[in-house]
Amino acid sequence: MVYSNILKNLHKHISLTQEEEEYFLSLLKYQEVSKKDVVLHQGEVCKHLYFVNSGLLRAFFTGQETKEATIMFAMEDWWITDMHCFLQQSAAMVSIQAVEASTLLKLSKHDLDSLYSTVPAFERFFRILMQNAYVREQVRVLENLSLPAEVRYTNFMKKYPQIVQQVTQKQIASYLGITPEFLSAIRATKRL
Amino acid sequence: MVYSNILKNLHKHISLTQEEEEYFLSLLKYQEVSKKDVVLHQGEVCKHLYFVNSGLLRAFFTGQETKEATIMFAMEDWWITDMHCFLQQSAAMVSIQAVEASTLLKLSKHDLDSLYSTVPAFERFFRILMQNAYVREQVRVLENLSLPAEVRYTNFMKKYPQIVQQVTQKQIASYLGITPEFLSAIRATKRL
DNA sequence: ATGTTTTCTTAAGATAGCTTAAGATAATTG
DNA sequence: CAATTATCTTAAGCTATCTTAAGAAAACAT
Repeated sequence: MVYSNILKNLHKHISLTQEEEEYFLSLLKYQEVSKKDVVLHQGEVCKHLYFVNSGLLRAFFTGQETKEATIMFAMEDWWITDMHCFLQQSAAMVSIQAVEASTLLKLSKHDLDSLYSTVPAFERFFRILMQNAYVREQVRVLENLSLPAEVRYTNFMKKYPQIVQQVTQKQIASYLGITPEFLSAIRATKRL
Repeated sequence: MVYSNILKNLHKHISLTQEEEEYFLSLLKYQEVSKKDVVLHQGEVCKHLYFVNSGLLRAFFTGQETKEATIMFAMEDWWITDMHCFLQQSAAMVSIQAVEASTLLKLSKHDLDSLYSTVPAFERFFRILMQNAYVREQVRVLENLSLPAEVRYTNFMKKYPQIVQQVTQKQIASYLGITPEFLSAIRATKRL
């Protein structure tokens, strides 16, 4: 059933009573998206936190001159949103798009808040989620500041081998902060 | 008294009973550090989460060839640690050093865990703390990927005007991911 | 299937940011 | 306060990464 993945995800960190579980599930909305569908457009208010039930999403920023920067990938079993703008219910800094056909479960800010007050275990659950997200970003900042592009690419492949198979090199390049041409050159040297 | 800052910090997000508050305070250790003292050495196990009661700390990574990357600054009223290594109780990826004479309140992983189980409100408190930290890092990644050094410097000055006064340009440069020479050049153009 | 669009590769020329080095300021130490 | 050490600035030459462009390969659409 549609909820088995998200329940398994919850149970990694917290356990719930039958009622609590049902209340949580009642707040979720289910959404199917096709490849390339945009679930959040940069500039529009970010209303939901998304759980990726299946498929793969990508958050990216588009600046002047259409240079895209990929902020994050979210594969099956990950959570994704523009966290800043979701929390403030303000205009999104990034767009979120389906890399491939995906199924999502989404939660509004309002419903998340009532979840916190009704079922305190969710404070713990999201504390751990935020903690992991913070650690990931902190390590990413460290790598971006201290490692050359080639090593960052190697690390990325080690960390997310599945993602490498599913996304274009253009997208990987924009995640690493380099151009697709330069990524191509890096790959060419590794092939020798 | 030594605890007024940290209590004010807590009360921004949660309220506690007298007993809970006392229990929390009983877990804290107080530490005074002089300018340049290192409270956490890269490679050594990261045992504490630090609250900056007064002063200013800096977390930095030292790679090969002594290039330093500043991962974060933590001024008065901020929390800082090598979060990944604190949570895993593993070897720190970064060092944490006092930029100026500072007073700290620190909490061990063990005590934080017992705090979570004894006083659930702390799940909420740290959920919010982690959330804010995650958002800050995500925005930083976005800026690093999409903005030129000059704009990043301007943004940094706007966001942390106090820090700019207290740290060297070398440290700001290593936070922005550029050399001190290049930062100096950027500043020169703004002076015209 | 065939044509159309996007992606990937390659390569040449351009540039942001790096390295080195040396002098000028400022901060620290004895 | 003189001496030492660290920081900041300036400038020249250098390198990693970018830009542009054009062909090859793959993906997508009709």
